[in-house]
Amino acid sequence: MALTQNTVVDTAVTILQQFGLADLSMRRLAKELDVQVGALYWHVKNKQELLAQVAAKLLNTPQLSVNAEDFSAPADAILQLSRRLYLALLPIQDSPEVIEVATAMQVTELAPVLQLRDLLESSGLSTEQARHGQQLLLNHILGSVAFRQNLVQLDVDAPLADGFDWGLQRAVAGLIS
Amino acid sequence: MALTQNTVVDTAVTILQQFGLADLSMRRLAKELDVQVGALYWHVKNKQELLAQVAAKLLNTPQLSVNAEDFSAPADAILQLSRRLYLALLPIQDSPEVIEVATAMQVTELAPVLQLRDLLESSGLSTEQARHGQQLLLNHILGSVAFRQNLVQLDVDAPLADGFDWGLQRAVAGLIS
DNA sequence: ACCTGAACACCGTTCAAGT
DNA sequence: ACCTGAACACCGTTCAAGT
Repeated sequence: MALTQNTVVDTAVTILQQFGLADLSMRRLAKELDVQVGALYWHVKNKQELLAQVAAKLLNTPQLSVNAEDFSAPADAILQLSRRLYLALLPIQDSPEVIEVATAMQVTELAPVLQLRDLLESSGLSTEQARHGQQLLLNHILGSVAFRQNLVQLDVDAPLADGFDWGLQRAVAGLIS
Repeated sequence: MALTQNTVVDTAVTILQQFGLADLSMRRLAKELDVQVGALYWHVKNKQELLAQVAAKLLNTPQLSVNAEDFSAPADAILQLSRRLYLALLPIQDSPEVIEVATAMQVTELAPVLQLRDLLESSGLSTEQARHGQQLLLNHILGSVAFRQNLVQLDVDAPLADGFDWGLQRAVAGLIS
C-alpha cells in the first residue's frame, strides 16, 4: 500500500481520536505508517496543513448537517446543528485546537460551520451579522468542548448540568430577536 | 539579584508580550534569567503552573475591574468589563491559550472572570445560570481574541468591523432577558 | 516521483552532585 | 536551600542522496 495524502490524514485522525493531540507528532505518525519522517513532507506541506485537513475530515460528514425543512423555525435548526457539532467534537481529544487551526487558515472549508452561517442568514440576519453570529456560536461550541475536556483530564467531577445548552439557547435567543 | 518565583513569572510575562507563546520555553526563560534550566524547577512546579501564574499576573490588575455603581444597569457593567478584557488580551500574543490553561487548572483565581459571574448574578440570574453565562461570555471573549490574532498572524486584511462587540451585545441581551 | 538517512535547532523534565 | 551539569526522551523541518 503506497503512501498517499489520504492515508496520511486518515492515520492522523486515528491517532488524534485514540491518543489526543499531544501524541499526534510527525514522528509518531511516520512510525505508525512504517516510513521515515521526511517522507510525510512529500504528501503534506507541514503540520499545520495536516491539522487543517484532519479538521476537515472530522467535520465534513453528512452526519453533521441538518435539513432546514425539518424545522418549523430556523432557530431550531441552528440549535440542532450546534448541538450536533458539540456532541461530535466532545469525544475527540483536543478537537477545539484542531478546528481552530483549520478556521484560522480558512483555506479549508468546514461544511457545518458554513451551514451555521447560512441558517443565521435565513433567519433574518444580514450577511455581516450572520458572520458575527456564526463567530459567537462557534466560540461557544469550541470553548465549551475545551472546558469539558479539561475537566475530564484533571479528574474533577464534571457537573451533570453542562451549561453548554443553556448558554447556547440564550445566545440563539439573543441573535434572533 | 536572587532568583525568586516572582522574577521567573515576571520574565515569563515579558517574553510572552514581546515574542508570544512559541518563544516562551523553559530554556529560553532560563537563558533570559542567566540560569540553567533546572534552576527554574526549584521555583515553579512545571510549565503549566507557570502559565497559570502568568495568566493571573495578566488579569489580576485593578485596570480590569469595574465599579458596578457607575452603571445604571448591571448589563452595562457586564458589557464594559467584557470589552476591557477583550482589549487587554488583544495585544498579548496567544493570550487566550494562556488564560485557558489557568481556568482549566482552576486553582488560580482570575479576578475579572469572577466579577463577570458576580455581575451576572446581580442582574437576576441564579448561581448556576451565572456560571453558565460567565462561560458563554468568556468563550466569546477568548474566541474572538484568538480569531483576531490569527488574522494578523496570517497577514489577512482584518475587517474593520470586528464582530466581537456585536456578538457580545447579542449574548448579553440573550442572557439578561 | 517518491523515499531514506541524517542532520539542524530545538523542546520539558529529572536528578546526582556541588555550594 | 538553591543551583549546575548532564542526561533522557522527545519535537518540526530540511535536504542530499538513493531508487
